[in-house]
Amino acid sequence: MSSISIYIAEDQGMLLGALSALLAMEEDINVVGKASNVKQAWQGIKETMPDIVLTDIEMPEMTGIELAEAISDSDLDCKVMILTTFARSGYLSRALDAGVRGYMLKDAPSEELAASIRKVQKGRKVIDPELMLSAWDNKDPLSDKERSVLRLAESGLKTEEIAQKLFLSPGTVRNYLSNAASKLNANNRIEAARIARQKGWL
Amino acid sequence: MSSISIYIAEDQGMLLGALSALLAMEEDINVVGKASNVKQAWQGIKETMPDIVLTDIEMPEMTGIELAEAISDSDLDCKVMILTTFARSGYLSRALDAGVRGYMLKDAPSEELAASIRKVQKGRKVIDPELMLSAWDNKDPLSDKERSVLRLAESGLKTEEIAQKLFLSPGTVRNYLSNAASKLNANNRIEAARIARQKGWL
DNA sequence: AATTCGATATGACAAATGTCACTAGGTCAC
DNA sequence: GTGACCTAGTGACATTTGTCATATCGAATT
Repeated sequence: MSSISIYIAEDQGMLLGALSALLAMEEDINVVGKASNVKQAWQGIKETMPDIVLTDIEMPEMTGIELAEAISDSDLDCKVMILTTFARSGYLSRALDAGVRGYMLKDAPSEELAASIRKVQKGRKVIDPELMLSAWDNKDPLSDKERSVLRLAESGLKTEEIAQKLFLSPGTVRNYLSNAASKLNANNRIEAARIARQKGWL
Repeated sequence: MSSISIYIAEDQGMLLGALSALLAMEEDINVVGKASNVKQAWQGIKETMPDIVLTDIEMPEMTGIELAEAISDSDLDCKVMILTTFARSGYLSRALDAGVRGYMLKDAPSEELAASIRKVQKGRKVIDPELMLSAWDNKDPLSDKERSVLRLAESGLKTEEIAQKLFLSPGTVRNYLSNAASKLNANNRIEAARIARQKGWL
């Protein structure tokens, strides 16, 4: 009978190893490779041609979503599943655009993982249900500039410094921040940044 | 021959299950229970009396450090090991004060876990080396008030609102924020909060 | 009783931030 | 080529924040 070959990309060494152990216990699943960063994963995937790639999102250098996009752009025939801590609708939207077949949360019980993998292998999609709902009406209202200005404000830079980094006038920066805050119903830049980050828009 | 009994507390379902699988593969280690929150873990530990408790820090309701303190205050004879994402010196100091025997990072390779557990069982301490260094000169300079004020400022509340929540005058709040910022070499409340959080002081 | 100390508060001032109305140039569709 | 729209900028003003010197008051110390 056909066993499912799977490649794992996850930057937390402990989880990477533990997931391998978990999946190794399943008779019909075969872990053919693992990596703790996207670059290495991309190499390994091209070599091993797994049925399924299981990847985290937030990793150093490049994100799992970018990995998914690379795979989708290539002629590789493998299905990507995301496994992440973050229930952020922005992430899910981007992941779906990248042709991802599964989006699961690390909060979910580990028993579901193997089951989800088998579903995806059969061609079905597996999206964490609570996320599916929130992703719908939750589109990012921010413009590119607003996003980048917010990102800098978040780390405590003052208007003047943000302006210099982005080659804008301080007044413009304040306008962007003001706009962003009003779009997000925030009272100031701090709150705006917090909200945006929590939604996965930063 | 004596096998090591171990109890796992970890709120991320996926990691909890995967760690169990990982440790189950070791012949001399026996996972006697697991929980995804501190309260449940505390119950389970009293019943199963494990040799070692392996716990995360950040969990809903109560932290793993509080669990360690509870165990240390009780007459239970079990060794606590912390497994966390965060390389924050503040966490480590508090953990050591609570009598913890091991402090490992989730970034570490999973192969080391079993080895560390055996070391601790033999009475040795296992502290992630890079942390040991940074913990030394990195004591929290903040007062309790400064901490709580910073925590609220971080979420975007304005001075007036913080004052109301803490039953202080707005002027006092500003003094505390100003003090905190100067202690942390920050230019404003946002940067101060960022620094403090990153060090594990919030 | 006198002194020291910490926590809290005030007032005053400078600086940064938030808001808004308005201008100027570019691009794009029609 | 006109109008709609986007990006960027300006100026003015109110509000919020950061800083500092100083005051009060009770608890702890001597």
